[in-house]
Amino acid sequence: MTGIKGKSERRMGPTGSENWHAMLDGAEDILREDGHAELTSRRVAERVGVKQRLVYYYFSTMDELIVETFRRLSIRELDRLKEISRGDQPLREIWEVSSRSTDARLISEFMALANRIDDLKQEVIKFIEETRTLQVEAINAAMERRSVKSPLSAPAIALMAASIGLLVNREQQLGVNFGHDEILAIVEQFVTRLEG
Amino acid sequence: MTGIKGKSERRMGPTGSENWHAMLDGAEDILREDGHAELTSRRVAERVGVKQRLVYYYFSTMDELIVETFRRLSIRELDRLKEISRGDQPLREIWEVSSRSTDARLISEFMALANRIDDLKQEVIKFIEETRTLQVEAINAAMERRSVKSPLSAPAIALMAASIGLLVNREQQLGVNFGHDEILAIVEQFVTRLEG
DNA sequence: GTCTATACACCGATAGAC
DNA sequence: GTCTATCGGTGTATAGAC
Repeated sequence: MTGIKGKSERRMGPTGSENWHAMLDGAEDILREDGHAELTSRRVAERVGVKQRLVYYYFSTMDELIVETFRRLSIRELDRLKEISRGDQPLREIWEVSSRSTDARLISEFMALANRIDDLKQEVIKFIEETRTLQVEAINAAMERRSVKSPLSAPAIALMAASIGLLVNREQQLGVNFGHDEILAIVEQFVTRLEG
Repeated sequence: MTGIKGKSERRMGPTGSENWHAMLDGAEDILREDGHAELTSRRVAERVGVKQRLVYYYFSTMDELIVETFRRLSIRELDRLKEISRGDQPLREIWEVSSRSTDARLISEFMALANRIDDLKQEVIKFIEETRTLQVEAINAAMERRSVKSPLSAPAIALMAASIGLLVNREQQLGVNFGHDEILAIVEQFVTRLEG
Protein backbone atom coordinates (compact mmCIF):
# COMPACT_ATOMS: atom_id res chain seq x y z
CA MET A 1 0.00 0.00 0.00
CA THR A 2 1.32 3.36 -0.92
CA GLY A 3 -1.59 5.41 0.29
CA ILE A 4 -4.05 7.52 -1.60
CA LYS A 5 -2.67 10.06 -3.98
CA GLY A 6 -2.96 13.71 -3.18
CA LYS A 7 -2.66 16.55 -5.57
CA SER A 8 1.13 16.46 -5.42
CA GLU A 9 3.40 13.53 -5.99
CA ARG A 10 4.88 13.76 -2.55
CA ARG A 11 5.49 10.43 -0.90
CA MET A 12 2.74 9.51 1.49
CA GLY A 13 2.08 7.28 4.47
CA PRO A 14 -0.04 4.15 4.37
CA THR A 15 -3.81 4.39 4.57
CA GLY A 16 -5.11 2.36 7.48
CA SER A 17 -1.88 2.30 9.51
CA GLU A 18 -1.80 3.00 13.21
CA ASN A 19 -0.80 6.64 12.82
CA TRP A 20 -3.37 7.11 10.09
CA HIS A 21 -6.16 5.92 12.38
CA ALA A 22 -4.79 7.91 15.31
CA MET A 23 -4.95 11.05 13.23
CA LEU A 24 -8.55 10.42 12.24
CA ASP A 25 -9.37 9.76 15.89
CA GLY A 26 -7.76 13.05 16.81
CA ALA A 27 -9.59 14.92 14.08
CA GLU A 28 -12.92 13.43 15.13
CA ASP A 29 -12.38 14.34 18.77
CA ILE A 30 -11.40 17.90 17.91
CA LEU A 31 -14.49 18.32 15.73
CA ARG A 32 -16.71 17.00 18.48
CA GLU A 33 -15.16 18.97 21.31
CA ASP A 34 -13.99 22.22 19.77
CA GLY A 35 -15.46 22.55 16.30
CA HIS A 36 -13.77 22.70 12.95
CA ALA A 37 -12.25 26.13 13.50
CA GLU A 38 -9.88 24.33 15.86
CA LEU A 39 -9.17 21.47 13.50
CA THR A 40 -5.65 22.30 12.38
CA SER A 41 -2.68 20.15 11.50
CA ARG A 42 -0.85 21.40 14.57
CA ARG A 43 -3.58 20.37 16.95
CA VAL A 44 -4.06 16.98 15.37
CA ALA A 45 -0.31 16.36 15.67
CA GLU A 46 -0.32 17.50 19.27
CA ARG A 47 -3.14 15.13 20.17
CA VAL A 48 -1.56 12.18 18.43
CA GLY A 49 1.82 13.00 19.91
CA VAL A 50 3.78 13.53 16.73
CA LYS A 51 5.20 16.52 14.93
CA GLN A 52 3.01 18.62 12.70
CA ARG A 53 4.93 17.66 9.61
CA LEU A 54 3.81 14.06 9.94
CA VAL A 55 0.17 14.96 9.34
CA TYR A 56 1.20 16.02 5.84
CA TYR A 57 2.96 12.74 5.36
CA TYR A 58 -0.33 10.90 5.76
CA PHE A 59 -2.67 13.45 4.21
CA SER A 60 -1.81 15.77 1.39
CA THR A 61 -4.14 18.51 2.64
CA MET A 62 -6.25 19.14 5.71
CA ASP A 63 -9.34 18.80 3.55
CA GLU A 64 -8.29 15.29 2.68
CA LEU A 65 -7.94 14.45 6.36
CA ILE A 66 -11.46 15.76 6.95
CA VAL A 67 -12.93 13.74 4.11
CA GLU A 68 -11.22 10.58 5.33
CA THR A 69 -12.53 11.19 8.82
CA PHE A 70 -16.07 11.39 7.54
CA ARG A 71 -15.58 8.39 5.27
CA ARG A 72 -14.42 6.17 8.11
CA LEU A 73 -17.29 7.36 10.30
CA SER A 74 -19.89 6.72 7.61
CA ILE A 75 -18.58 3.19 7.02
CA ARG A 76 -18.99 2.48 10.72
CA GLU A 77 -22.50 3.92 10.80
CA LEU A 78 -23.56 1.93 7.75
CA ASP A 79 -22.20 -1.28 9.27
CA ARG A 80 -24.16 -0.57 12.41
CA LEU A 81 -27.29 0.03 10.40
CA LYS A 82 -26.83 -3.25 8.52
CA GLU A 83 -26.54 -5.03 11.84
CA ILE A 84 -29.74 -3.41 13.07
CA SER A 85 -31.63 -4.26 9.90
CA ARG A 86 -31.28 -7.95 10.57
CA GLY A 87 -33.11 -7.71 13.91
CA ASP A 88 -36.86 -8.12 14.21
CA GLN A 89 -37.56 -4.57 15.38
CA PRO A 90 -35.62 -2.54 12.84
CA LEU A 91 -37.96 0.44 13.03
CA ARG A 92 -37.52 0.76 16.77
CA GLU A 93 -33.78 0.44 16.44
CA ILE A 94 -33.58 2.93 13.60
CA TRP A 95 -35.44 5.33 15.79
CA GLU A 96 -33.21 4.66 18.78
CA VAL A 97 -30.14 5.37 16.69
CA SER A 98 -31.62 8.49 15.10
CA SER A 99 -32.85 9.95 18.35
CA ARG A 100 -30.28 8.98 20.89
CA SER A 101 -26.86 8.24 19.56
CA THR A 102 -26.74 10.71 16.73
CA ASP A 103 -24.06 13.20 17.53
CA ALA A 104 -25.71 16.47 16.56
CA ARG A 105 -22.58 18.46 17.15
CA LEU A 106 -20.43 16.34 14.89
CA ILE A 107 -23.09 16.45 12.20
CA SER A 108 -23.30 20.24 12.39
CA GLU A 109 -19.59 20.46 11.84
CA PHE A 110 -19.53 18.11 8.88
CA MET A 111 -22.52 19.86 7.32
CA ALA A 112 -20.82 23.23 7.53
CA LEU A 113 -17.65 21.71 6.12
CA ALA A 114 -19.53 20.04 3.27
CA ASN A 115 -20.59 23.48 2.12
CA ARG A 116 -16.96 24.23 1.44
CA ILE A 117 -15.29 20.91 0.58
CA ASP A 118 -16.78 19.34 -2.50
CA ASP A 119 -15.32 15.87 -1.94
CA LEU A 120 -16.90 15.84 1.49
CA LYS A 121 -20.21 16.92 0.03
CA GLN A 122 -20.14 13.92 -2.31
CA GLU A 123 -19.44 11.58 0.61
CA VAL A 124 -22.30 13.08 2.60
CA ILE A 125 -24.68 12.61 -0.32
CA LYS A 126 -23.61 9.00 -0.74
CA PHE A 127 -24.02 8.40 2.97
CA ILE A 128 -27.54 9.82 3.12
CA GLU A 129 -28.66 7.83 0.10
CA GLU A 130 -27.20 4.55 1.30
CA THR A 131 -28.55 5.05 4.79
CA ARG A 132 -32.04 5.74 3.57
CA THR A 133 -31.95 2.83 1.13
CA LEU A 134 -31.00 0.43 3.91
CA GLN A 135 -33.65 1.84 6.23
CA VAL A 136 -36.36 1.54 3.62
CA GLU A 137 -35.46 -2.07 2.89
CA ALA A 138 -35.44 -2.94 6.57
CA ILE A 139 -38.76 -1.25 7.23
CA ASN A 140 -40.44 -2.87 4.23
CA ALA A 141 -39.12 -6.30 5.13
CA ALA A 142 -40.28 -5.98 8.72
CA MET A 143 -43.75 -4.81 7.74
CA GLU A 144 -44.18 -7.68 5.32
CA ARG A 145 -42.97 -10.15 7.91
CA ARG A 146 -45.56 -8.87 10.36
CA SER A 147 -48.25 -8.31 7.76
CA VAL A 148 -49.00 -4.87 9.08
CA LYS A 149 -49.80 -1.88 6.95
CA SER A 150 -48.89 1.69 7.63
CA PRO A 151 -50.57 4.76 6.20
CA LEU A 152 -47.03 6.02 5.65
CA SER A 153 -44.68 4.63 3.03
CA ALA A 154 -41.32 3.28 4.11
CA PRO A 155 -39.35 6.20 2.61
CA ALA A 156 -41.60 8.64 4.45
CA ILE A 157 -41.09 6.80 7.72
CA ALA A 158 -37.32 6.70 7.26
CA LEU A 159 -37.18 10.39 6.46
CA MET A 160 -39.36 11.35 9.39
CA ALA A 161 -37.34 9.28 11.80
CA ALA A 162 -34.16 10.91 10.58
CA SER A 163 -35.51 14.45 10.67
CA ILE A 164 -37.25 14.26 14.04
CA GLY A 165 -34.33 12.43 15.62
CA LEU A 166 -31.89 14.99 14.35
CA LEU A 167 -33.84 18.02 15.51
CA VAL A 168 -34.72 16.61 18.91
CA ASN A 169 -31.11 15.64 19.38
CA ARG A 170 -29.80 19.03 18.44
CA GLU A 171 -32.26 20.86 20.64
CA GLN A 172 -31.50 18.61 23.59
CA GLN A 173 -27.87 19.44 23.15
CA LEU A 174 -28.75 23.14 23.24
CA GLY A 175 -30.93 22.63 26.29
CA VAL A 176 -34.29 23.18 24.59
CA ASN A 177 -37.04 20.63 25.06
CA PHE A 178 -40.20 22.40 23.97
CA GLY A 179 -42.59 19.83 22.49
CA HIS A 180 -40.16 16.95 22.89
CA ASP A 181 -42.32 14.90 25.25
CA GLU A 182 -45.26 15.15 22.89
CA ILE A 183 -43.32 14.11 19.83
CA LEU A 184 -41.50 11.28 21.58
CA ALA A 185 -44.81 9.88 22.81
CA ILE A 186 -46.22 9.99 19.30
CA VAL A 187 -43.24 8.23 17.85
CA GLU A 188 -43.36 5.59 20.57
CA GLN A 189 -47.04 4.99 19.84
CA PHE A 190 -46.34 4.70 16.13
CA VAL A 191 -43.44 2.29 16.53
CA THR A 192 -45.43 0.15 18.96
CA ARG A 193 -48.33 -0.04 16.56
CA LEU A 194 -46.07 -1.36 13.81
CA GLU A 195 -43.67 -3.49 15.78
CA GLY A 196 -45.45 -4.22 19.02
CA MET B 1 -26.92 55.94 20.86
CA THR B 2 -23.40 55.07 21.63
CA GLY B 3 -23.50 51.44 20.66
CA ILE B 4 -23.26 48.30 22.70
CA LYS B 5 -20.31 47.91 24.97
CA GLY B 6 -17.67 45.38 24.15
CA LYS B 7 -15.18 43.88 26.54
CA SER B 8 -12.90 46.88 26.25
CA GLU B 9 -13.73 50.49 26.77
CA ARG B 10 -12.68 51.41 23.26
CA ARG B 11 -14.96 53.92 21.57
CA MET B 12 -17.48 52.27 19.30
CA GLY B 13 -19.73 53.08 16.36
CA PRO B 14 -23.48 53.35 16.61
CA THR B 15 -25.65 50.25 16.56
CA GLY B 16 -28.14 50.43 13.72
CA SER B 17 -26.23 52.93 11.57
CA GLU B 18 -25.73 52.46 7.86
CA ASN B 19 -22.24 50.99 8.19
CA TRP B 20 -23.37 48.76 11.01
CA HIS B 21 -26.10 47.26 8.84
CA ALA B 22 -23.79 47.03 5.85
CA MET B 23 -21.35 44.99 7.91
CA LEU B 24 -24.06 42.60 9.06
CA ASP B 25 -25.19 42.29 5.44
CA GLY B 26 -21.64 41.47 4.42
CA ALA B 27 -21.22 38.94 7.20
CA GLU B 28 -24.49 37.25 6.31
CA ASP B 29 -23.54 37.00 2.64
CA ILE B 30 -20.13 35.59 3.43
CA LEU B 31 -21.65 32.97 5.73
CA ARG B 32 -24.15 31.99 3.08
CA GLU B 33 -21.73 31.91 0.18
CA ASP B 34 -18.42 30.84 1.65
CA GLY B 35 -18.98 29.59 5.18
CA HIS B 36 -17.67 30.90 8.43
CA ALA B 37 -14.06 29.93 7.79
CA GLU B 38 -14.06 32.84 5.35
CA LEU B 39 -15.79 35.23 7.70
CA THR B 40 -12.92 37.51 8.68
CA SER B 41 -12.78 41.18 9.48
CA ARG B 42 -10.78 41.83 6.32
CA ARG B 43 -13.31 40.21 4.06
CA VAL B 44 -16.22 41.97 5.68
CA ALA B 45 -14.41 45.28 5.24
CA GLU B 46 -13.64 44.49 1.62
CA ARG B 47 -17.27 43.73 0.87
CA VAL B 48 -18.54 46.84 2.57
CA GLY B 49 -15.85 48.93 0.94
CA VAL B 50 -14.09 50.20 4.04
CA LYS B 51 -10.82 49.45 5.76
CA GLN B 52 -10.46 46.51 8.08
CA ARG B 53 -9.95 48.72 11.10
CA LEU B 54 -13.46 50.05 10.82
CA VAL B 55 -14.99 46.68 11.56
CA TYR B 56 -13.44 46.93 15.00
CA TYR B 57 -14.90 50.35 15.43
CA TYR B 58 -18.39 48.90 15.17
CA PHE B 59 -17.79 45.54 16.82
CA SER B 60 -15.36 44.84 19.59
CA THR B 61 -14.71 41.29 18.44
CA MET B 62 -15.59 39.14 15.45
CA ASP B 63 -17.72 36.98 17.70
CA GLU B 64 -19.81 40.00 18.56
CA LEU B 65 -20.34 40.70 14.87
CA ILE B 66 -21.52 37.13 14.40
CA VAL B 67 -23.93 37.30 17.33
CA GLU B 68 -25.39 40.58 16.06
CA THR B 69 -25.82 39.09 12.61
CA PHE B 70 -27.83 36.23 14.04
CA ARG B 71 -29.80 38.52 16.32
CA ARG B 72 -30.90 40.76 13.45
CA LEU B 73 -31.83 37.73 11.37
CA SER B 74 -33.86 36.17 14.15
CA ILE B 75 -35.78 39.40 14.74
CA ARG B 76 -36.71 39.45 11.07
CA GLU B 77 -37.80 35.82 11.11
CA LEU B 78 -39.90 36.30 14.22
CA ASP B 79 -41.60 39.35 12.70
CA ARG B 80 -42.38 37.33 9.63
CA LEU B 81 -43.82 34.56 11.75
CA LYS B 82 -46.02 37.00 13.65
CA GLU B 83 -47.32 38.29 10.34
CA ILE B 84 -48.12 34.78 9.19
CA SER B 85 -49.87 33.89 12.45
CA ARG B 86 -52.53 36.47 11.82
CA GLY B 87 -53.61 34.84 8.54
CA ASP B 88 -56.27 32.14 8.36
CA GLN B 89 -53.98 29.38 7.17
CA PRO B 90 -51.10 29.65 9.63
CA LEU B 91 -50.25 25.97 9.47
CA ARG B 92 -49.85 26.05 5.73
CA GLU B 93 -47.74 29.16 5.91
CA ILE B 94 -45.59 27.81 8.71
CA TRP B 95 -44.94 24.81 6.55
CA GLU B 96 -44.17 26.93 3.50
CA VAL B 97 -41.63 28.91 5.47
CA SER B 98 -40.06 25.83 7.05
CA SER B 99 -39.80 23.90 3.84
CA ARG B 100 -39.00 26.51 1.25
CA SER B 101 -37.39 29.62 2.51
CA THR B 102 -35.30 28.15 5.28
CA ASP B 103 -31.69 28.66 4.36
CA ALA B 104 -30.14 25.35 5.33
CA ARG B 105 -26.66 26.54 4.60
CA LEU B 106 -26.88 29.58 6.82
CA ILE B 107 -28.39 27.49 9.60
CA SER B 108 -25.56 24.97 9.38
CA GLU B 109 -23.05 27.75 9.80
CA PHE B 110 -24.77 29.31 12.78
CA MET B 111 -25.21 25.92 14.42
CA ALA B 112 -21.53 25.13 14.10
CA LEU B 113 -20.69 28.58 15.42
CA ALA B 114 -23.09 28.22 18.35
CA ASN B 115 -21.01 25.26 19.48
CA ARG B 116 -18.14 27.65 20.02
CA ILE B 117 -19.69 31.04 20.87
CA ASP B 118 -21.74 30.93 24.02
CA ASP B 119 -23.58 34.22 23.44
CA LEU B 120 -24.70 32.93 20.06
CA LYS B 121 -25.87 29.71 21.64
CA GLN B 122 -28.10 31.68 24.00
CA GLU B 123 -29.57 33.63 21.07
CA VAL B 124 -30.25 30.42 19.17
CA ILE B 125 -32.01 28.91 22.18
CA LYS B 126 -34.14 32.01 22.60
CA PHE B 127 -34.99 31.99 18.92
CA ILE B 128 -36.08 28.35 18.87
CA GLU B 129 -38.23 28.79 21.97
CA GLU B 130 -39.91 31.96 20.75
CA THR B 131 -40.49 30.52 17.31
CA ARG B 132 -42.10 27.41 18.65
CA THR B 133 -44.24 29.34 21.12
CA LEU B 134 -45.60 31.52 18.33
CA GLN B 135 -46.23 28.55 16.09
CA VAL B 136 -48.07 26.66 18.80
CA GLU B 137 -50.29 29.65 19.56
CA ALA B 138 -51.09 30.14 15.89
CA ILE B 139 -51.87 26.49 15.32
CA ASN B 140 -54.09 26.26 18.40
CA ALA B 141 -55.95 29.43 17.51
CA ALA B 142 -56.56 28.26 13.96
CA MET B 143 -57.78 24.85 15.02
CA GLU B 144 -60.22 26.34 17.50
CA ARG B 145 -61.46 28.79 14.93
CA ARG B 146 -62.17 25.96 12.53
CA SER B 147 -63.34 23.52 15.21
CA VAL B 148 -61.17 20.75 13.85
CA LYS B 149 -59.27 18.29 15.95
CA SER B 150 -55.94 16.76 15.18
CA PRO B 151 -54.57 13.54 16.64
CA LEU B 152 -51.35 15.52 17.06
CA SER B 153 -50.87 18.26 19.62
CA ALA B 154 -49.83 21.71 18.46
CA PRO B 155 -46.28 21.44 19.84
CA ALA B 156 -45.85 18.12 18.04
CA ILE B 157 -47.10 19.63 14.80
CA ALA B 158 -44.79 22.61 15.13
CA LEU B 159 -41.81 20.44 15.87
CA MET B 160 -42.52 18.09 13.01
CA ALA B 161 -42.94 20.93 10.54
CA ALA B 162 -39.64 22.39 11.64
CA SER B 163 -37.73 19.11 11.55
CA ILE B 164 -39.07 17.84 8.25
CA GLY B 165 -38.73 21.23 6.61
CA LEU B 166 -35.16 21.54 7.75
CA LEU B 167 -34.07 18.10 6.60
CA VAL B 168 -35.83 18.27 3.25
CA ASN B 169 -34.32 21.67 2.68
CA ARG B 170 -30.84 20.58 3.53
CA GLU B 171 -31.04 17.48 1.38
CA GLN B 172 -32.41 19.44 -1.55
CA GLN B 173 -29.47 21.76 -1.25
CA LEU B 174 -27.16 18.75 -1.38
CA GLY B 175 -29.02 17.33 -4.35
CA VAL B 176 -30.63 14.39 -2.55
CA ASN B 177 -34.38 13.83 -2.91
CA PHE B 178 -34.92 10.28 -1.72
CA GLY B 179 -38.38 10.06 -0.12
CA HIS B 180 -39.12 13.75 -0.56
CA ASP B 181 -42.13 13.33 -2.82
CA GLU B 182 -43.70 10.91 -0.37
CA ILE B 183 -43.18 13.12 2.64
CA LEU B 184 -44.32 16.28 0.88
CA ALA B 185 -47.51 14.55 -0.22
CA ILE B 186 -48.20 13.44 3.32
CA VAL B 187 -47.65 16.91 4.70
CA GLU B 188 -49.86 18.40 2.04
CA GLN B 189 -52.60 15.95 2.89
CA PHE B 190 -52.30 16.72 6.58
CA VAL B 191 -52.37 20.48 6.11
CA THR B 192 -55.35 20.23 3.79
CA ARG B 193 -57.24 18.15 6.28
CA LEU B 194 -56.77 20.77 8.98
CA GLU B 195 -56.99 23.94 6.95
CA GLY B 196 -58.77 23.00 3.76
C1' DG C 1 9.13 6.88 8.42
C1' DT C 2 9.99 10.72 11.13
C1' DC C 3 12.36 14.71 12.04
C1' DT C 4 14.02 20.15 12.08
C1' DA C 5 13.44 24.25 10.01
C1' DT C 6 11.18 27.50 7.60
C1' DA C 7 8.54 30.23 3.86
C1' DC C 8 4.76 32.84 3.44
C1' DA C 9 -0.10 34.28 3.99
C1' DC C 10 -3.58 35.70 6.81
C1' DC C 11 -5.75 36.45 11.16
C1' DG C 12 -7.56 39.33 15.33
C1' DA C 13 -6.78 43.19 17.58
C1' DT C 14 -4.62 47.66 18.95
C1' DA C 15 -2.14 52.53 18.93
C1' DG C 16 -2.73 56.73 17.65
C1' DA C 17 -3.00 60.43 13.66
C1' DC C 18 -6.37 63.25 11.22
C1' DG D 1 -15.73 58.50 12.04
C1' DT D 2 -12.24 56.81 9.33
C1' DC D 3 -7.65 56.20 8.40
C1' DT D 4 -2.38 54.15 8.27
C1' DA D 5 0.52 51.18 10.35
C1' DT D 6 1.73 47.42 12.86
C1' DC D 7 2.21 43.63 16.53
C1' DG D 8 2.16 38.91 17.74
C1' DG D 9 0.19 34.72 16.67
C1' DT D 10 -1.27 30.82 13.95
C1' DG D 11 -2.35 28.61 9.80
C1' DT D 12 -1.06 25.45 5.48
C1' DA D 13 2.36 23.46 3.22
C1' DT D 14 7.09 22.39 1.63
C1' DA D 15 12.46 21.38 1.48
C1' DG D 16 15.47 18.37 2.66
C1' DA D 17 18.38 15.90 6.57
C1' DC D 18 18.57 11.48 9.03
